Amino acid sequence: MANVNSLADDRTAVPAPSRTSRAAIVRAAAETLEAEGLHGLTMQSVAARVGVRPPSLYKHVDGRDALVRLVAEAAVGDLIALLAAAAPEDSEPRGALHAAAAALRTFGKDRPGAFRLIFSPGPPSTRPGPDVALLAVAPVLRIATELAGPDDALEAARTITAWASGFIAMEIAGAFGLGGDVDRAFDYGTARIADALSRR
Amino acid sequence: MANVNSLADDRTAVPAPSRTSRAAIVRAAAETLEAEGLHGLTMQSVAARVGVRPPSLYKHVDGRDALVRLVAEAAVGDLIALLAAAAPEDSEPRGALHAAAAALRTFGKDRPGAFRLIFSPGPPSTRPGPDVALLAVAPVLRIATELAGPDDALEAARTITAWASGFIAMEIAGAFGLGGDVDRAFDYGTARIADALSRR
DNA sequence: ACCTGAACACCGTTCAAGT
DNA sequence: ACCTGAACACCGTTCAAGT
Repeated sequence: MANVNSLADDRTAVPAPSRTSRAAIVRAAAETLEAEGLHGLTMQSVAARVGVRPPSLYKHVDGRDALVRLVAEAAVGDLIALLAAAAPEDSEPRGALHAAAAALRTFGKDRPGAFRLIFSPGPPSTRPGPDVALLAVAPVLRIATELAGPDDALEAARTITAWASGFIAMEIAGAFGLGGDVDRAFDYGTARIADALSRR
Repeated sequence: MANVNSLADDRTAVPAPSRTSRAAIVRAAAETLEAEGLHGLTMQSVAARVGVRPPSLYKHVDGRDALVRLVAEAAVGDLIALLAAAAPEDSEPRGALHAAAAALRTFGKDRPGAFRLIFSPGPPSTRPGPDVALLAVAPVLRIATELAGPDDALEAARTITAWASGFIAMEIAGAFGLGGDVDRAFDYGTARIADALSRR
């Protein structure tokens, strides 16, 4: 039978259900980032990947910069989990430093786009909030405190982070083009940094 | 009197003289980079700065990526000069390390856009040629050789470069937001790195 | 409540036409 | 030999109209 209250139905039409979601969009953007680079991470490519038209994305995210920021924050979250797993609270600091550095390096090689988003960020509107970034520092700060003592903990943590992020950024960028064993240079650096920071 | 060979003049019309030059374009692009960021470095903004229309730029440079690369190469050239001046061939290595690190840091703070172009490069088409990048390493390699000895020179040089570039990249990015004395952390890192690499 | 086509501003790049 | 306007493809974003 014909619907007797089609007018009412039209007025109270069931709102169109989402054909995508913020989580799916962020995931698609992260994949596009690694596949095409930050330059190729466009609203159009992401929209095509999740199966909607570009304007629809604006119902879920505030725009491209905001989307890049969400991708960066998700990546920091993943990195925090990796570092926490590699360097548990009660682990011996020298071994923990080695494990955390190796975990960061693996992350950088697996997801160079995400690594760059975290350590070579663009305009402020695309950067993770400071609260998110702070959490990632916790394991390094613990290691630095045990190695260098509380008075130098902050400086030591910054030395570790600067060296590791700088090394991996160079490796990703292909700055180690000519010769040498990159693995050996990384191990050498880890050992020297650990020596240098250890309370004497 | 009327020119009797105006036809010939038209045929052999003096070619339009350049209203700009590659050097002026690269300079304008470098200024735009620092003033507006890499995102704001557009063919339109550069053209306006040198006083021509955007298509005219293509008579002097191959396109935006090529222009970015020229800016990067010019910046590397400037940096090489700064490092060479800060750490002369015959200087004592520990002092030279301190001076070179300080020079790099000053460069990064003065020209963050150029610094990022060198140490956090984008697509290959925008990167300085490897030959240019190699020259910048020379003073660091000399210092590393004297500190760590020839066998570990390459690894030591990579440790120095990774730490310094990572530290300054973080500082430029504002990653040292919360507390602590950044100058002290830099001095601490310099001293610890020098200790760690010194032949024992 | 979300999706869409159309539209606008902006950018990189090409090209025929000017001088 | 260089400069220009016009044009094209592409991108981010807005908005009225659909369901």
